[in-house]
Amino acid sequence: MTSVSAFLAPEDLQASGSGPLYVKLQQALEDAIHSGRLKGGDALPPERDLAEYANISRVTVRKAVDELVRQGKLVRRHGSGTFVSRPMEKVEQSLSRLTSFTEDMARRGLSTRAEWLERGLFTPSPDEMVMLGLPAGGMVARLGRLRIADDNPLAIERASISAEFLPDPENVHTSLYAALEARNVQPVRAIQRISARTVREHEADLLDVAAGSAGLAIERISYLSSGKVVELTRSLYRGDAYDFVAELTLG
Amino acid sequence: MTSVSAFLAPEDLQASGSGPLYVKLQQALEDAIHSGRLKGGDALPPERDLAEYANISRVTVRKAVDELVRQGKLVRRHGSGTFVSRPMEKVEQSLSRLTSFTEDMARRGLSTRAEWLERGLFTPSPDEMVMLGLPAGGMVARLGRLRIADDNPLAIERASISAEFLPDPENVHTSLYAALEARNVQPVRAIQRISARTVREHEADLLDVAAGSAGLAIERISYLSSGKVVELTRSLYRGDAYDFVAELTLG
DNA sequence: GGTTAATGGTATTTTTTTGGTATTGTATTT
DNA sequence: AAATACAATACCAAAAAAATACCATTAACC
Repeated sequence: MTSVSAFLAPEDLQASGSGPLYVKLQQALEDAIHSGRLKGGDALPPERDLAEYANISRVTVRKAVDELVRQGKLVRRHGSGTFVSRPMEKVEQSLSRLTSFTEDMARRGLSTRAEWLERGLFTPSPDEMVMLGLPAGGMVARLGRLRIADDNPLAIERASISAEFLPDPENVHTSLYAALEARNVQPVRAIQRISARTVREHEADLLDVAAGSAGLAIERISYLSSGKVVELTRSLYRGDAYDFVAELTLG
Repeated sequence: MTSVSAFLAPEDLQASGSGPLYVKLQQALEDAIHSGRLKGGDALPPERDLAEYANISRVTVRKAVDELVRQGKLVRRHGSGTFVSRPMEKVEQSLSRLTSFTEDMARRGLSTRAEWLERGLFTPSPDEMVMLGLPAGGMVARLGRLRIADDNPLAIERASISAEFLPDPENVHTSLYAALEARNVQPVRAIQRISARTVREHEADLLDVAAGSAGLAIERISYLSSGKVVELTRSLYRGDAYDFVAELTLG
């Protein structure tokens, strides 16, 4: 929403004769935020646009914005823009579709990034050999990532894939599913197991929470139509920041 | 379908003056995908063709495509082309079978019983008034139970139902759904929200775990076909004793 | 099997947009 | 008249956007 008139009416500024211009603009902006016309994460129009629209100078606009930045209601980014602050909210993921984390977050307008914890080919653990049904001597590709949404660490995700399906894990840069699809590997069935457990110490470090706090553990196994196991992914989400939503249609 | 003009109209790009070029192209491509002009598996025209057609540089085209790849909507293959992903959505799923606690436990071969914690008509809390959409002066039926499997307390379950649908909670002895069905109240849709949180002290007592340990919190809201809210149920499962399993069918 | 054309991948540079700041003018208050 | 708050102008710096030029991989063709 970059158009000024979309959330600012002219009468908001010229009405009620007395009082400094910057105070009126400040109140108008506060009102737009509280009423929801400007939501968390939205970009404010450029200062120059605001100034032109309100027929006041840019410095006056800045003084109004300054105060709201001081109050923490707006955030400035040099060269980029000014944005409405967004308190850390719980994000949700729908169970009824198996989509990639990134796609899911993007749909909610959250910027996400990931830091690699582990990426490469390894000798499988006994656990992986059984779950993935690996042949003797087979290798396993491991992709460990720390998922970050809006600068808040949100989840630790560890995926194991048989090297048969992903011989070049180093080349996975974005979505695991995209990488698999590029190799024509398309799972058709998946089972998710959701449970709660306490966060261990080294995990707490990564997630920026206290050790022992509650985390949502999700284990997913996906299968090809042939029945072969493609992927085993174990994720641990921050309990205070993540909701899993399932929508059911009953008989 | 490799011809650009087949799915991209020139006005899609030059219209609506403001905004970066790459965003416009991105939206145009998204639109083409969602509208079905580009189907899953289709090859996108080469980046150079797109650039020439839109009169923008190839890097700008790439930036638009980059974002869609990041969202998982497109897949790149070096030296080959860029393709529309076959989305892994369209999930028909068997989540409904997960809703019945008793059935779920029976499948695991566990005998279950319940102890009543609370059962009766009450003046609704503000929370309940909002979630259930109660009329002014309306009452609410509350059913609080401690679920026990094989002599181990497993979950605390608290249900709130508008008295309109359940005026006689004292007569509920087994399943809530059976009681509702007996009154011809049949929810057709439900939303479950699953999260993890620490167990509070009075809850820990009931569940026979240490206070502060991890619990699986499930909130379920079910609706009639009319959209009316029937039931709001909040459950807290012992994190160490319960898994929530969902099976998904893709494609 | 090598050649080659077509495709995506990347590094570098230039231009445009955006917030940041110093200076000056103007009205209000003291 | 001095001091203060307010507002306008002009210029600076950072970031994003866009363009250019060149590299790497694939696949088709001979």
